[in-house]
Amino acid sequence: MTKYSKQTRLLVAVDCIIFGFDGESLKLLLIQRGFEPEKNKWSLMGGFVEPSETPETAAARVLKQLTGLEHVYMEQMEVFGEPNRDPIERTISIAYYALIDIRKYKDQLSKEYRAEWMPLKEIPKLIFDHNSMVEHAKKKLRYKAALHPILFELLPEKFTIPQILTLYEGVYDIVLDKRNFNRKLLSTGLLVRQKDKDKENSKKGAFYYKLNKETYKDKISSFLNFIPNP
Amino acid sequence: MTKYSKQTRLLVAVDCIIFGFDGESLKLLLIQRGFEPEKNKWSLMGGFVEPSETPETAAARVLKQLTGLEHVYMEQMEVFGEPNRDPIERTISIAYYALIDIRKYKDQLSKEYRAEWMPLKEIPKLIFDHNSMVEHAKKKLRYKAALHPILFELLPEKFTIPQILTLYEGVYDIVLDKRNFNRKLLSTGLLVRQKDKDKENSKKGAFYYKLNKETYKDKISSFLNFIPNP
DNA sequence: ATAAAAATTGTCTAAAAAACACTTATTTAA
DNA sequence: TTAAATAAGTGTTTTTTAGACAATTTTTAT
Repeated sequence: MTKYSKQTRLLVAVDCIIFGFDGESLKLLLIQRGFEPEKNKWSLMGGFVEPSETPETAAARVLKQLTGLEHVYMEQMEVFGEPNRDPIERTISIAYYALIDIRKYKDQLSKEYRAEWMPLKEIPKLIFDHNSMVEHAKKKLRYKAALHPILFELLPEKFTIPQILTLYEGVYDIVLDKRNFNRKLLSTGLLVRQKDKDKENSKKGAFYYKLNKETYKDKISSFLNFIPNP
Repeated sequence: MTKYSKQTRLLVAVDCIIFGFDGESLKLLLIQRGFEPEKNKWSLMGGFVEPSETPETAAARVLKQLTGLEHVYMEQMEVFGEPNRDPIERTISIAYYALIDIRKYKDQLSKEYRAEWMPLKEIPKLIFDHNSMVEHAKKKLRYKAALHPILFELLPEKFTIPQILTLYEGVYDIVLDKRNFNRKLLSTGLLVRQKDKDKENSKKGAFYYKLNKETYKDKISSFLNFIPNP
């Protein structure tokens, strides 16, 4: 029956690096742990993989507990498995990153947890190897977004081109030429211009766009080269 | 002390998708299991992560047991965690892929295991979800090699340009224009022409090249676009 | 009416990719 | 020795894409 009886079983966790955008800057959703060990320390949201769950399911559950969100863009990133990464007991952690439009769920953040959006540029010291996870996630996000249109997952359903520009500039910490960016973006065929404008951020107002979901599904896995020399 | 006492521990394994090239076609290193369960079935090489090991260490150990090889190009791919993927007992598997020059190690394959190089186009039914792992690895290899010069890991120290061309054509199952490919390859500055020629494959003979290790380290993570519309 | 602020639009230049075919070196067979 | 066969090696033109660069439009506030 149990053919693997001599093997050691290990704790398996998931940790979620949750990126959010509020129209101005990129942020990470962090929690202040309300319990020992490492009480009051800042941390990524995580949890253990339960017997009936896939790691993906576990990550989705963890995300839902914290944010109330389901069906969010989430991708498996990397396994962190240093034997001593968790000082309490050896735990292998599968890291996921998620992309969220902050405004859409501002009031849904579970009050059970002390969760907070923190600017990506001001991340505090986190527990265990979580800072390293965040660095890896930033790198992976930059890599992926340079080639695939995933950053739209951070925006509301209707968005403007200046908003996307700000987002890309934030993710890569660069300044882009808006004329060239505009042309490149529209040439993908991903965007559909709406008739109304966003008048909140300028006098003239900027046209809203929506994603063309058909084209989006096709192009999510093709190479689009949004960023020069990524 | 044990703060996580209520959590379930799981078996954690590594499985290696080992790609090899012999100058003609891409192959995978598979083993025929010599023990139950699934005795005599074809399988990837795998093993359990031991208490003192990182998953990377475990994957390297497994690779060494099978091939005698160390310091091989190996990359973490993806976690496979379906609760029922292993019918004996729940096991989470971290999949790695490795790239090897077949000829270099032809005679080193451990006789302890019944290992065999099988053409990538004729992979038999494998145990568990190993066929799915292979598919994911093929996809990942294609993705990565389209942008980064990793396929050199499949070639001997000295190689010819026609050999590389064959390799790329094999990986992507396409025909490339040798003039354009040649120019693109040489323009990377990755190759150093040797004075001698390989006279085995043609009358005229093809110049040997070696990797410029300095340039290689710099460019392994930059985007090179070897393949049109990958 | 005018100034201010941000959105929108277009052209020209440079670089990279793609299409395309002939020449060279060598061996082998007539 | 000469000719045929084989694969390696090399250049040019065209097309496409990326990059640099500035003026105009729309609306609100003074």
